[in-house]
Amino acid sequence: METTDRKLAILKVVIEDYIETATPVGSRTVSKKFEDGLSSATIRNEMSDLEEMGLLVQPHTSAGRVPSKAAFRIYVNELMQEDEAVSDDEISAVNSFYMCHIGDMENLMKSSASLISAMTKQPAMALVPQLRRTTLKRLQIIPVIKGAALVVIVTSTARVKQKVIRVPDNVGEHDLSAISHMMTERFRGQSIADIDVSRIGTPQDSFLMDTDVYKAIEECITDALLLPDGSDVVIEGATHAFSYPENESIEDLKGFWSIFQDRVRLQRLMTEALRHELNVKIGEENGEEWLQNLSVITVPYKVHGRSVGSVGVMGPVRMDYARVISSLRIVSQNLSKVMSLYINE
Amino acid sequence: METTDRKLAILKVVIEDYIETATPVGSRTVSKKFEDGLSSATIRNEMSDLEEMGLLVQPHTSAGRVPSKAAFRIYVNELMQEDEAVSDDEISAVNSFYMCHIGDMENLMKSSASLISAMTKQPAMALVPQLRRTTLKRLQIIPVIKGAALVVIVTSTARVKQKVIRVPDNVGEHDLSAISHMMTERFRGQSIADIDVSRIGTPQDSFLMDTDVYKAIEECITDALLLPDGSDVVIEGATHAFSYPENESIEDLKGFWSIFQDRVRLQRLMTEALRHELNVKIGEENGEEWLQNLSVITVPYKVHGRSVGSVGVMGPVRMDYARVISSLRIVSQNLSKVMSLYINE
DNA sequence: GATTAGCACTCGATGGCAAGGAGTGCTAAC
DNA sequence: GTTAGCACTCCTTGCCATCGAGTGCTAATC
Repeated sequence: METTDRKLAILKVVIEDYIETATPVGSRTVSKKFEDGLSSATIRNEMSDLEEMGLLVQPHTSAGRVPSKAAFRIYVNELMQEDEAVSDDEISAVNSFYMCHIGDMENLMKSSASLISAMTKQPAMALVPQLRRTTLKRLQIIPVIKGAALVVIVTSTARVKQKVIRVPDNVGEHDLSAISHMMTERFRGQSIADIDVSRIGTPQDSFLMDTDVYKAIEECITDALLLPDGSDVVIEGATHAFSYPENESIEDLKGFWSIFQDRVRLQRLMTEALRHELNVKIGEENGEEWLQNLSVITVPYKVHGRSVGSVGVMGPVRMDYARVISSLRIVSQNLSKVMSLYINE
Repeated sequence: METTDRKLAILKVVIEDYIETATPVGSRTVSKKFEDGLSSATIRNEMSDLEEMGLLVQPHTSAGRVPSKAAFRIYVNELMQEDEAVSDDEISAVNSFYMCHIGDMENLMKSSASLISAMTKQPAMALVPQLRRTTLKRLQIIPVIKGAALVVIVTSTARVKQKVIRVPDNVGEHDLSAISHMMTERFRGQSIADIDVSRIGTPQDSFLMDTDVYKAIEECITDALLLPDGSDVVIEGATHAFSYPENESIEDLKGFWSIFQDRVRLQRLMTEALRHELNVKIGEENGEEWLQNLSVITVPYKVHGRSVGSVGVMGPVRMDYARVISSLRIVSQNLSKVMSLYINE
């Protein structure tokens, strides 16, 4: 059976009503919303066809119809209108936010996720820039208490990472300051992946020989910047999950929650998003059974033309795709602009 | 009516069964659990008396009985046995954790809250030390990108706070380093509350005159260390709230969640806890209507004999008080010990 | 006099059943 | 091709009977 224009128009109305109400849509409802004066009976016939084509599903005989995942796919590809999904006021509000933003990378990502979450009323995620050539900009070791010091690392991508390390008691503040200086001088501009703390020149003072301190610093660098430990993904607005009408039981909610806490998985998901301009994965399309009933939408942001990170939204299959995609695009554009100032790769 | 020993013994059984099952307890259940061979009829008479005394409540005529909040009060004061609520294995596991712990203050608090949460299966909180004489130990300004720098503050209490500030473009890395040095020298050992950045001596170079930078640094210090913004309280294990059988509807859960997200209130709550060795607030005793149906238990930890911070648990009135209190005590003891090494006030 | 067996009673939970209604599919007329 | 009309489906709601856990009371027992 072919998909006539009218069928698609009806499908669009059904989907949009369903997005709004989260309940099965009946033929009379569609008939009323339909611009051309078509009777409910006609709509019924068409809807029956659409069901045969696998685009609509009836929960039971006498209920209305619900769009299938395939229908959402068509909606996203062909039917939805992105323009005007987000008002001009909102757009300029977002733009001006980024105009006056100041902060480090983590902060910027957090704000971006917050913005998206507020715009879409969904939990939002953001992936910190994944740069092949992240270089060390500065390394500073600050004494905290006797026996422990804080290593603060600033990268060329404006990320700040910190970690507490153990230092021998005989290493004083001055020594740490000297080490900081030396290391910064020695490794500044080098790719993080290439830094090999043990390859530093022969140290003069005995404390510089202390392999424990070196090991700790090296581990710190690795830990902080290389391992995909989920710390590269930022999540905001997870509480929106409480408001989904489709989350009827506490079990559902718990399930969603546990998925949403698995940062390593989310990070992987967000990293895959770098390949395309727009990724809309509806239900099974995610390929993983833990995402069967969820949709994930991600949009990368770019620095000097290359996708380095992404922003995204995760939620029920029934979501306002037009609005979500528009919101992500707007934030991504702003992020790309701001980021290009931060990073020169 | 007087509370005979037998009445109290029965009350204890009822409460402990209710803590375990979260369902009303019937006379037969008590009769079976009761060491002396008392028939259910006798228990019934006694339970009827206990109800008259306001210690038991019947949800409806033909249900069992549920302990009132007053009953939990008596249970906590007189009936419960703290010893053996936590096994020796667990205790030594906690002890050894603290033995090999390394990290800054925030980290230590987080771990402590995590531990408590794991032991009690409840959401747990920890209050970072509130010291009257928190002094500055070190202030370091690290350039992040052009126009922005990171202020890292280390206090005498081993807390690390950071904030990004805007700096004029003409201020370079070397300048920031100089400012850091100067400020650290000038303010080291001073109480945070007393630091007045504007009172610094006449600076030689023009950039040091830049009031914007000064203002930003001052604001940073204030923000980071003085405002009770809720950042002094650490929360872990909030997801345990999903498992409460008393949270039947999503609304309940949402309510609990929103309370638990209000860090400022929690911080206030945890600060009040410093006054007593053990605080058990059951329902209305909290004084605030938002905590009507919740219990909050807090135990302070001490440094050199003075209570400086606290750890606590928030949950439904029906909770295993003996276990929770024991767990808090154990963590508090360890925390006091470790903390005394960190802080010399 | 305290304890207990026995029994009637209460009341929520459960399940079946009928009424109501939203929505459909089909047919016949336009 | 469209639509009015109508029978049909099946979920929802409310009602009622049944069941059972648990109680309170009374009378018998220790």
